[in-house]
Amino acid sequence: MKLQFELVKKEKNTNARLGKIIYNGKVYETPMFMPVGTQATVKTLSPEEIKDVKAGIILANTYHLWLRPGDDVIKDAGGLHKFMNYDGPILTDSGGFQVFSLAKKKDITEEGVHFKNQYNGDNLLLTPEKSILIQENLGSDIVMSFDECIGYPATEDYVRKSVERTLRWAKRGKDVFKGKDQILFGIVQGGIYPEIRRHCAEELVKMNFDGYSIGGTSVGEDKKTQYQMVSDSVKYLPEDKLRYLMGVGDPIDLVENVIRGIDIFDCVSPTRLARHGHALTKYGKINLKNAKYKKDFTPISDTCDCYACKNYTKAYIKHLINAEETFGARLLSIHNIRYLVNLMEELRLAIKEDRLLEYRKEFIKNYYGDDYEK
RNA sequence: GGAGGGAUAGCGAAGUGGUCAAACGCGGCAGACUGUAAAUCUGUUCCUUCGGGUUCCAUGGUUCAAAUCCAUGUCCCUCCA
Repeated sequence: MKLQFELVKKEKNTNARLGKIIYNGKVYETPMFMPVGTQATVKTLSPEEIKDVKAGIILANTYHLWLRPGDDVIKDAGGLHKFMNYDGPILTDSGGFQVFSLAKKKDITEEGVHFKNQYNGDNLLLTPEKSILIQENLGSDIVMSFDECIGYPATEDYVRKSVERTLRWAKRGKDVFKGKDQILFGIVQGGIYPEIRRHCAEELVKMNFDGYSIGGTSVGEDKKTQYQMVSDSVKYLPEDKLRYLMGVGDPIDLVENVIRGIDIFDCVSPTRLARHGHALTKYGKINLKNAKYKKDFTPISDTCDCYACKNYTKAYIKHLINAEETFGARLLSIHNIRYLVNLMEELRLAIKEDRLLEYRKEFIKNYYGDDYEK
């Protein structure tokens, strides 16, 4: 059965929404944060730990799984859920981000994107149709259209041409998408140009996707610009469909973009920051590598209910990170994902109570102290 | 007792007359990270009142100039007895 979305409530003072995703007999509330598991694993966490931190949907990546182990392997395994032993919803990115992140190693044509296989040097061509086919083989629940994630800055002329192509790609992908037990999202691009974003959104809506993503943000632009890009995209999207802001996960960005009407987010930052020794807290990001935590025998957060905070001290986790013990990265990944999932819980509560703007003010005061520049 | 080899910054280790306050690695101290080519990358790491000052086991010497050459001493390692 396909994943379903229902809009539950709109916040009184902002564009924020409360919704629910129904999947496999379970209900997941939105707005929601989705941890990233590019290679069919949320780095360092077991599926049980993903559930323990109360994460719902997780991401996997078309490009990376296509190259290794191969979508045929995962298809033969019975699909991603079985392969990685995760029975929650899975969203797959189309490979569109790799068009951006592997910029030096690709060549974009109308047909698709030429890459070089990083493992054996083979020439690869990823097309919109191929991306959909791979995602069908992977058996994810939410499928992304193949797009070009445009970097920043980019000229208006380039963005316009790229978006037209991304729209053609979206149509091509949709035409081959079978839609059996899967739903398909279109991706709004358009760089920093409001009219192009509008055009892209409107054209995608005409194609009637199951949900809409906003792409091309958090690629180097400042925060104010990012929020504007989101606003310039969201307002043309239908209210009864999921809205996914791709790749965004800085805590303040989650708050600001929930306010602008986003339902789901994903980001590598909680797990990457964890592996690099950082912990997210109500009072800002802390670097456990810093000498001042050497004898700090208190948990990362007194109020956090995660496994790391309930059982371990900063000093211990610092020691593990310094000693390059993998358990440290695991504990911090658990904590950081739990922090973002919990932030979303708080945001949902604030939406229910129509006090999101007050929540935002309080969040900024705690997270940034007096340093935050509006 | 004899014969060799060695001692360089917190550690390991280059350097063997000037371009050496001394490569590089580790460790230390910081910073970055937003649809993961990222358990990665960057900066910094003798002292300084930023003019400069004091270094390469110790002392003495050669030289315009010494971590680098010579002498003596101290300590360490290897082999032979």
